[in-house]
Amino acid sequence: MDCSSWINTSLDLNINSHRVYEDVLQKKEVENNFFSLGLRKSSVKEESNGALVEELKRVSAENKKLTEMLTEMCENYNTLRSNLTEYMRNNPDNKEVISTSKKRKSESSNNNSNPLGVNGNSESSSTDEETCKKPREETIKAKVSKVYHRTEPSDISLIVKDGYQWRKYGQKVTRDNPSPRAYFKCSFAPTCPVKKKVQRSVDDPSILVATYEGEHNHPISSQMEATSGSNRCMTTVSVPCSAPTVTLDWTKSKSSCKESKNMNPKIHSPEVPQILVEHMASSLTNDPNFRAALVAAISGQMLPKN
DNA sequence: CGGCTTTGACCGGCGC
DNA sequence: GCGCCGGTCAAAGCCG
Repeated sequence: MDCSSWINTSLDLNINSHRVYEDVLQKKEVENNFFSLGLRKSSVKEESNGALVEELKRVSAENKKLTEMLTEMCENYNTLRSNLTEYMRNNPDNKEVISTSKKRKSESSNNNSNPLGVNGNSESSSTDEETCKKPREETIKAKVSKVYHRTEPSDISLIVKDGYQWRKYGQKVTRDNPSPRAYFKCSFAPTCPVKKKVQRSVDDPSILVATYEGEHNHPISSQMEATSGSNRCMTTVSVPCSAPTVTLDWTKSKSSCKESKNMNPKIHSPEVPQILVEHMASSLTNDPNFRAALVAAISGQMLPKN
């Protein structure tokens, strides 16, 4: 995975595009010169050329903005990555398998040390201390992942649409969070072992934190439902059991690049496994659709609209 | 009537 | 051993 590769590609694209338009501009200038030398240009042609030049200037400015955006994105990525690297250096042994039975202990200790407690991080993040103390490999091998749903503040339901069919089997108010936690089992397939816990974030009640345990042994029941939540923005961070939980608040990502420095990715847990970020970046980098969309977006900004 | 939700009871792990 | 706590069970109620 190499962020710079696609960034470079994009930049190359920009540069090339610049060149294309500069070529066009030069041709026009040559053409103008030719006309000015030999023939009298018509005023109509002058106007259209002037308009083209203006358009070129505008497009160049937009292109410059896009370039800056890309640069800033890359900078943000590098910052995140350096933080990760630093974290990984400080916490080299962070591959421990968590145990649900140790959760409580972890939570109570985390509540003291990390009053933020957003999204119940304490559930999936284990302190270095405890991971060193009590490794229990045989406990939960099931994949644990978290999904963050941004909901309307008025939406008090604990329903997270993820495309699967769930049956609620319990609800509990936990100690560290005044909002109740709902327990779901996958009811699409009787043999599906997946469980889900849904609870509102302590810090931001508009965010639903869904914790998935296990993996579905059946196809998604409704792919459409997964993306149909109009008022919800879902971010999935698939965490291999013990990895610290990350919240990437993409709901703000559509904002301008100026905001992107303030915009998160909101990392509720200060530590993010590098491999996770790399995986995410790799997914984007290798996704031809993403590239195509990026190229389309850039070229759509640059090409003159008819 | 079947499936789902609600909710109090129960169970087991953990700390003291 | 006891109390606390999270997780689960299961009866009752609701709804289409």
